[in-house]
Amino acid sequence: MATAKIKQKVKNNMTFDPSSIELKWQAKWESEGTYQPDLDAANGRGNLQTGLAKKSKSFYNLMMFPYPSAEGLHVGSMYAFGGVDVFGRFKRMQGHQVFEPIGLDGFGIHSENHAIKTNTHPIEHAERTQKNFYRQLHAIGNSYAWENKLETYDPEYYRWTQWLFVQLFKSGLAYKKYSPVNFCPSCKTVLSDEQVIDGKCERCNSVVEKRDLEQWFFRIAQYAERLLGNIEKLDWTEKVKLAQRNWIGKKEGINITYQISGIQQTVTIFTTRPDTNFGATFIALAPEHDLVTKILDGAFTTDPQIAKKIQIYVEKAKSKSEIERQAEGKEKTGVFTGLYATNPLTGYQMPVWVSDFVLGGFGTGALVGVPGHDKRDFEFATKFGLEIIRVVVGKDGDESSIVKIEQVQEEEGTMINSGFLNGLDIHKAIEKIMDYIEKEGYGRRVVTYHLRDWLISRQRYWGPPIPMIHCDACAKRRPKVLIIHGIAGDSNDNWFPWVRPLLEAKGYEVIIPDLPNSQHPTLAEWTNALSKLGITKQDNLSIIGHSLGGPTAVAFIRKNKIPVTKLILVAPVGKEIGEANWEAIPNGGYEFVKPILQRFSEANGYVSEIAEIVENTVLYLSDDDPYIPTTVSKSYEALQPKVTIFKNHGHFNAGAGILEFPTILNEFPQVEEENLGWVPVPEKDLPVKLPYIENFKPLGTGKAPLANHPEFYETTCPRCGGKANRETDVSDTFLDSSWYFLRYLATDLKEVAFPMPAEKAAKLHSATKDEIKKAEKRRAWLPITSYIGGAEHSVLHLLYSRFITMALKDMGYVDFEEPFSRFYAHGLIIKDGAKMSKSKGNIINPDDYIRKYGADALRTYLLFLGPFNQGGDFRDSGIDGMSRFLKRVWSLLNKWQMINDKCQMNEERLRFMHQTIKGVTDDMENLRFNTAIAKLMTWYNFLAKQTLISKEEKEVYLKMLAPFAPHMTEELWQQFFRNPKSEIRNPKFNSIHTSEWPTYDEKYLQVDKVTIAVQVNGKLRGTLVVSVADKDNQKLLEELARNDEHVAKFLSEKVKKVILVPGKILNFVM
RNA sequence: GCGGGCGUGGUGAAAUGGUAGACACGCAAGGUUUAGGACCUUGUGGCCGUAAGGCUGUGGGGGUUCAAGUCCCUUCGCCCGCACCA
Repeated sequence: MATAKIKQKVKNNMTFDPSSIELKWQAKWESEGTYQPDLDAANGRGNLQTGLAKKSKSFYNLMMFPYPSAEGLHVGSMYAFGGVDVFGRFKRMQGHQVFEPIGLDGFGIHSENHAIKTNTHPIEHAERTQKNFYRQLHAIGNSYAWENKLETYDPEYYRWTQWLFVQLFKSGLAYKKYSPVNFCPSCKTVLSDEQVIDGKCERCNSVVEKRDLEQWFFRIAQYAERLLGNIEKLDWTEKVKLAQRNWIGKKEGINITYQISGIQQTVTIFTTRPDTNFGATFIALAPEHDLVTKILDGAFTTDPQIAKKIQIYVEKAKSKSEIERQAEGKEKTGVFTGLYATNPLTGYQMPVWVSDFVLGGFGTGALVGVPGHDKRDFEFATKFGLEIIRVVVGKDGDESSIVKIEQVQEEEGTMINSGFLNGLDIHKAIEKIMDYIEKEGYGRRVVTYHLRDWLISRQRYWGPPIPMIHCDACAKRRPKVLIIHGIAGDSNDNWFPWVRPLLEAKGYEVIIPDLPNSQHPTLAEWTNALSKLGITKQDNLSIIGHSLGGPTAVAFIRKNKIPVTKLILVAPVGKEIGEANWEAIPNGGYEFVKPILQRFSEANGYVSEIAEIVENTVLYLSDDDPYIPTTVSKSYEALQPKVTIFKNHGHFNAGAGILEFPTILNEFPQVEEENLGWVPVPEKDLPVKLPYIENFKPLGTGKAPLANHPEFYETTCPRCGGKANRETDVSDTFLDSSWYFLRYLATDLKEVAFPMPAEKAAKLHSATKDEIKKAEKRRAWLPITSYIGGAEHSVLHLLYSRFITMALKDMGYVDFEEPFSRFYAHGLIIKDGAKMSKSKGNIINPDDYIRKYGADALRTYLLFLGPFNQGGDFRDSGIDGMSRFLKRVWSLLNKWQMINDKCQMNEERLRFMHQTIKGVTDDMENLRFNTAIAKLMTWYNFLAKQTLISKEEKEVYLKMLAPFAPHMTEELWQQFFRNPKSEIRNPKFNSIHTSEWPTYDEKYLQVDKVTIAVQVNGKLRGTLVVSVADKDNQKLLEELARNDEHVAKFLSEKVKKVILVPGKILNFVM
């Protein structure tokens, strides 16, 4: 009896009980800051290739942050996060400084819909889910830098989301415009093109409608070419790169303009196949096409019967949703307009039709029909009895006229019936006809993209209010550009006459005064003259000051206290003038200029006074300016200017041959008519807080819930102080997540958005010196070293993030174009062969499994399922097995009596260990977690057979298992490899997770015997075990093989040849 | 329709062109235990055979090669992305 009790006691002691140790270590790691890197001590940029050679490199290990749903953390997220964490832990043990942050993407329609469904207010919903998510995220034992967590709905976060919006607006990348947009009748909001899947809402699956609404857009389409070009350079999952390429959808073709017969009107179409133009027999217009509108407006006389028909058709088409238009599928419909267009190549009179199979949003919204070589055109032509002409002969050699759809020839081929193109293959024909069309002036080569501008506004409640204010009074004023000339100058000098019409074309009002007494001016005289121009504080003013116009601008701004959006100083006079080359000055030189400069030098003292009201300063200098040295930038330091030094631009004047100055135009974005009157909320007033309102539910009227709250939207214009209204739409969730990876690095910096150059941070409203310093230092963590997430974000999140980063690069906030050097798409966890969903009732709650098996078993099990990019099917029996494995490891390494310093490892054991180190390290590096675990299991099976286990084996084993099972290995590590006394000497906690990853030694990998497979005609007939020295000895091996009975049986006299693969195969060929 | 990926035991899966099925799950037999979602041993692709061993085998067909799960062609099936994109 007594023995049984003792046995029981020993057993209990040895049983692995996860729940008792997991919380303990999680708390310890957090209190010790085990996973909290010193962000200000970044040590060079991380790189996946550095490995062990370069230690302590900062490694930004990013995973896609989750949106917190009511159901709690999905086991699929746990899988993804677990894999990323294992990689991060591995990198940390390899000596990297790993930064692994986490947060919640809790703003947006998805979270709001959850709240509506559960009948809770989104704010309460967020509070509840946040608590639950953070609890779960702790429970899985990932090595998060908890101090840097963030939530997108936190005002401290969305303050900067709004700031980002304002920056885009100021750079001309945001505009508000009426256009046909996707509207989800169930979510009661607009959606971006990317959020419409098969004509249905990505979130709720409702059929999406088209509505004409005024919406905010970001000019992502302007970045199409760069977004496309950079894809080449990215170390990303190929699949995702392809999805992005397809989404950007670059197409090279030609716009051809056709004359409409009998009236003064043309129609332009886009085509990628101009080679088939000799076979063009009709034109089809989208119902939205301008020409159709003109017909309906009665712009030219048409048969009233026809006009009526068109009207009915167009109205019907517009009322159809995208999906209905597609559902009607192949059955083409259309109405003839009564008009004909002339094909300039053939003189053919092509009837002009209206049809809804033509997409308004693609190309020019019109197409030229070539029914012989496009199936859709063929269907249309046969339905309405239009002529079909063959112009290409394909591989099949069929030259007959095309009467069946199977004959429609869309592929490679040779031209016929096409005049000067006859006999050419289609590619050569395309080039030739394009050259011809351009030469004759019928058209021009163009590039089109599928990518549309990013629709950013949402008529919902749960998002960051768009930080814009609309002022009716300001809407009546155009932004002004005041150009101030220099000494002896006037409004017709230099490049001023050149730039005036160009700026006007961009929508600016340009003022170039002729200043008095320009040969011998005084500062006061000029400042007074400018003050009489009637420019007020309400004007959205930019100033270009050339030469002496520079200090004049400063004095003018100071005197009138007029806020300036952009101050562009071109070779401005400053204090540093003494270093100039005075010999070069004509008309008496220095003696003439000196008194004038003295009179203007007063303005030098004003520079710092105007810094507050000048938003942006740009300084253009030239390396060969005879009067203004490049050191003049010191005079304007207080304005934190962006300095550009040109080559050979002299004094930027006519004398230096500068009569045109294109660079300066880049400083002035096109003024959107719709944007007039929109004033961004000043930085100091951010965030525009989302107020708590009772009725937060979407209205469905095309307006957001905040539009019912005058106490929110009624405000004053920041520019003119008059009555104005706030924008009541909120921004798209994807804006929140398009920059979160930047914010993680600055969650403790209240007044700085993210790491950025010191001069940029200094421009922020009230950043402290310390924050500016940190912002500058932390840039070393960027761009992200490794990003791992779901492939479902291939086009949405990843494309938007790339765009935002590119825009920030152009604004000078970051110094890289691509945020994610490497992106890896993990697989999905399914259950019983199907995606987990609430409706199927097959949702796995990680909590249950952590409670039952522990986080270690769940983590390891999920990663053992299969390759990390493939995901897997979750099965209870599988996790059972993993739990048993960990328990076996636990009891093996927990047996005190087996751990022995004196245990001598023989060659075999050393080889096994070093081989495992090699294999596991390699697998980890390539995210092959399943095979890494398998190798650890194999080694366990080997160790379990030994009577004693060496300390080294245990240490190495625990270390390699540590990324997978962090709690259990920490417990064993602390038990065995930590002298209890050492705690007194060294109070520092030495976690296994900051210990060094084991390395292997080649010398232990050497084997003395190899097994060689003996084949006869490629079939295995036996094996030979020989010493390594003999692995190349074909003669010996052949002899040994022939002496093997089994092998000999299969060998005849006529062996043709024998192939030896040293160390592997000996193959007899007969 | 276009583009991409994948098809290997009862299951999840391994395999730089070189001994297919490592490692697990499951199952079977045996042992151990008061009991066990525990532990240990052995076996486990299929067919034939008591066994030794043989034949066969990576969706189907063909090819390249001394040698193919792996490379090429073709075909079938499944999954994902895009889609009346001119």
